Amino acid sequence: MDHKPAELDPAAHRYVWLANIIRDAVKSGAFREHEALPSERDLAEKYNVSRDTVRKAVRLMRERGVVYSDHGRGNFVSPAIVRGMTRFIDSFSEDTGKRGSVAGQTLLDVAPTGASLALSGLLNVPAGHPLMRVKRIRLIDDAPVGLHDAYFVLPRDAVLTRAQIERAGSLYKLLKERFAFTPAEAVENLSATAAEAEDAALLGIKPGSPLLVCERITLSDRREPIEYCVMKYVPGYRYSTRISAHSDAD
Amino acid sequence: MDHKPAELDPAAHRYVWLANIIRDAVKSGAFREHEALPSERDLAEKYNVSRDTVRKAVRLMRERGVVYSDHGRGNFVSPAIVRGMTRFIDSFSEDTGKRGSVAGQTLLDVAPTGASLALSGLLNVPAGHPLMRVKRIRLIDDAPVGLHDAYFVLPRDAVLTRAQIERAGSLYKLLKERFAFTPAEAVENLSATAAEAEDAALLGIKPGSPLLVCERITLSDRREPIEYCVMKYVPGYRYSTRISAHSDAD
DNA sequence: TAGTGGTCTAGACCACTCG
DNA sequence: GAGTGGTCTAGACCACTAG
Repeated sequence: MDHKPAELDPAAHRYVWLANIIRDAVKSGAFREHEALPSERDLAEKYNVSRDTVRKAVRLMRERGVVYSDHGRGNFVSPAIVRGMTRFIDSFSEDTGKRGSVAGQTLLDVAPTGASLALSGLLNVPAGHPLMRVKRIRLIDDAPVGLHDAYFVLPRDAVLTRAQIERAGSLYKLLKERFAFTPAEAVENLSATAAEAEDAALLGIKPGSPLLVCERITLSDRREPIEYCVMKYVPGYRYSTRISAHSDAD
Repeated sequence: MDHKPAELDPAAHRYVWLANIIRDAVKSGAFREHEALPSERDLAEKYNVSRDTVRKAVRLMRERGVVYSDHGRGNFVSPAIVRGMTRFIDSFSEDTGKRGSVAGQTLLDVAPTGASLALSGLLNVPAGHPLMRVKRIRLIDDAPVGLHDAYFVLPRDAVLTRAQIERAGSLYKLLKERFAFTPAEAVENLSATAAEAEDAALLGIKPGSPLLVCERITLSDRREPIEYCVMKYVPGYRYSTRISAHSDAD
């Protein structure tokens, strides 16, 4: 990660800066669970920002699970159980930002290929469109925990050989630099299945063992499909999510 | 659902009202995929609102997956594949708002109980604290697809008998009315497991068959745990999520 | 009634994109 | 350079909560 030294960089957007200040205060234990933050008007005065900027900061912290708001009462510190569950985004960023440099994976296959009929429908490209297939095993403490089978969409006239990939070192850096591979959003679909012979052999488990299956379609910043990936995980592996009930007055 | 007749109620908050107008325009096909919306300044003028209100409406539509924004370029209509994936919230609201009145479930057990050591930790109550256990089978087209085993937190001095519950008809209505049961957020944890004998019998599958396991802790509007639920689903059942990569300048 | 968060306004400037 | 979304300001009023 390209971590800046100063987390409280005042040059950043002021609401992000303020949100980080308060987040760190909460993290350091300056507030008890369910304790009220200073009012938004007080915070605005204290930090010399407008109340609207305070509200943006509060909204950000709410999305991070750090605080919750009660109309007419105040903003309150979420209990640790909720604060700890901000992993809901990590499962994605870990697999996008950090991946490629992740310790704990074995590459099984990296090769250019063409879109099958099924993949062309999922990825919204014509059949035969150039794709890059990446198949690998994910390891935790050197033990296999999951299989990834990914297909990346390449530009129509793209040429990408295995040799180029091996020369580049990191596939994801290569994709980002050459093809502006910029994941912005993803749709995931989870279910359970029984391990087939090949999967079982790779994961070191018995055929028929239960597996957690996670299918993912990744979208670019312009919301075009750029990756389809099937991930199969052994029991014990856990996938966490946080969902909120914002009923938007439909 | 308590659906109001007028979706475009101008008495609602103006940004919600505006968001619904645009959402309906998109739904009706007035825009092509990836087509730009009018600029925020134009929308503000056209609908006689401030630009900030337009921005609130755009943000809401972005969260709904209806549009995406590109700095310096405009706001654009998301492709149908993304718009269709707004199910990410439905999996929750279907199980909270609609549940109890859901066609397709068989109640196995409804009974007051006390918190075990494990449950007391998860639900942040002392051991022995009164809980309500609800165990049931979920059906789709009369075929069993999943098992739910839920524990609800009751007030310290609550007394709730099975007779009361059966008299009330809907358990969830009863919980809401008597104990202000107001789910606001939930943390879910997914994994795979093999069906045990009892589960297999209830679901009509073979022991050892793979099951999708979803554990959930539901939090009230004040972010106190109010429910713990384990759900086990047969293969074929799918759980969908949408995740975004908002990297908040950590 | 006083204090809180939620909405709304009307402006300003910045950061980005594209012809 | 013109146009766009993103941020920020300084106010106003509304809706809700509590003593």
